[in-house]
Amino acid sequence: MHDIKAIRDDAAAFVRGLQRRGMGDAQQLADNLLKKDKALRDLLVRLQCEQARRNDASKLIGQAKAKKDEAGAAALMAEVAGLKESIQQGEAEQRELEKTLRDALAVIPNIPAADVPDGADESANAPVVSRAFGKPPGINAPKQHFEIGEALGQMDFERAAKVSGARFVYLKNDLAKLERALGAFMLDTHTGTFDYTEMSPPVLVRDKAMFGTGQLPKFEEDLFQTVRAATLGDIADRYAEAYRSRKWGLQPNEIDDLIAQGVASDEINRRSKDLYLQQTTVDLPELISGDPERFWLIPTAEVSLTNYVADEILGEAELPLRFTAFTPCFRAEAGAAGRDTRGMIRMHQFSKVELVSITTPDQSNAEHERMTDAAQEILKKLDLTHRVVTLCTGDMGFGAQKTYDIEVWLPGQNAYREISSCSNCGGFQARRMNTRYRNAEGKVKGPVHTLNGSGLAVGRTLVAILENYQQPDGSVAIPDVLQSYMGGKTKIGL
RNA sequence: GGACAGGUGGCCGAGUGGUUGAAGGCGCACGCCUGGAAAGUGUGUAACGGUGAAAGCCGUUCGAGGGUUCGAAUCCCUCUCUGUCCGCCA
Repeated sequence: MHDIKAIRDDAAAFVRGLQRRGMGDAQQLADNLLKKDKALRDLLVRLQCEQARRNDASKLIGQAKAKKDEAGAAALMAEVAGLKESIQQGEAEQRELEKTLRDALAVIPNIPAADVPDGADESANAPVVSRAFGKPPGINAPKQHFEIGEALGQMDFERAAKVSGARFVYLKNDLAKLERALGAFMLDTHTGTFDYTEMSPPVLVRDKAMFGTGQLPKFEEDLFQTVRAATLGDIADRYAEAYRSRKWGLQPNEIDDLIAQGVASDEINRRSKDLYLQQTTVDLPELISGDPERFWLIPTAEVSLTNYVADEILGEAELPLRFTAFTPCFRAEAGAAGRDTRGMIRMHQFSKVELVSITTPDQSNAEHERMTDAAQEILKKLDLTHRVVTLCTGDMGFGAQKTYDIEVWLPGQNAYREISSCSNCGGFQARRMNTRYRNAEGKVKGPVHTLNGSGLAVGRTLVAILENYQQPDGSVAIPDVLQSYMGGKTKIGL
């Protein structure tokens, strides 16, 4: 979320930043925002004058009544009555303008940092040569991870499809254990040598949290949503009530008949919805969205860890805060139809160790490098070949001002694939979450800076181990640093 | 899920319609006292927004949103979160 005051102060910088992101209509957008901002401030000047007069007059009424000056009090009351209507109308206008402005700001992405390379897509990403590690190993006729895993009998996509559909997997035996070992190894490294605090956070969150880190309102299609089953029945009841009161759709006796027939509430809901949608613009998602029982499944623990400090004013002395967590993540992958359909690269559910840092603005760049070091340290200890790129302006995520992607070498794919993404979001998320900090003198200084990174994507790390540590006989060697987490085993084999 | 009780400043806590943005305490900051410190003592100590060169002035905010009223922390409605007990349960 951008600060409208910053846009007011330097609209040119705002426009330039968005244009670097490829937004051709940035100037028009800025003009529109500033027009609304001006309208709001003009309104406030008028409204506040009237409010001040009302407050004064009300005090005078109290004094007049105390002095038994009924005539004076009556005159003042008449004046305030006139103001009242104008004030109420002004307040409604204010709410409307503020909402419009906020809605418009909520869907604008962050401005890229100055040292981010310009470009439209990943072809313009810039290698960070100094961070590259290792060389692709020479493996004769390398297999892909799913070939290895299925041959071991420890990776089962077919049964997962039976239970959950596409983009799910069962891991068994040593591969299941390997996932747990990786999570533990990563957490131990981050807490032990990088001073991160281990967390076990919620994986179901409210709208507000998803707004805070920027997944909502713009990227709803990437997410899974849950509603308590009983709530669906309540929603059906609400539909039914709507028909009763508006006399269209199912009639009360029809609904009662359906209930008497034992028709499930969601069936009533479905039938009602069809009728309902023919007659009104209100939609089912809209009804659900108004329901307090709705949750979202986190697409990354960034959401739970970053929003931990939402609506707080932190002391500068307690910063930086560093959190890490090993959680499942859930992504709809709606825009990825046909991509990475085989194997574990792109799943609806995967596990990941996440890193989140909360810092002051002057520390965030250094923290970004440090976080990337922490993520890379895992790959180095696993002796996995990888490289680092700075994402170009066109490839960065919505909330980021600068992002490093870490790409691990996958022999089976003969390619580098993303295994971590470390972003500095500056104050962008902090403004959405309303998280600020206070300096040593106790003065509130403004939004904190937030950073997040994968340290690492555990599923993809498991893939990388299978492909890089595969042996000619079909077994997989276990990296040295993981052996103690695997009961001393040195390989996974038949 | 049921029944109660609550949500007030960095923290605790008073406050049931009128000069209360909010008593009192703790904490914190500065001063006095002291050889130095503790204790004691005095003063100060919210956020956001508008306006202004600034000092300042004004507005909003007592969980959130509506409402009643000339005037709401205080009354009404809806929602939300927390606590306690009961029920259920990993």
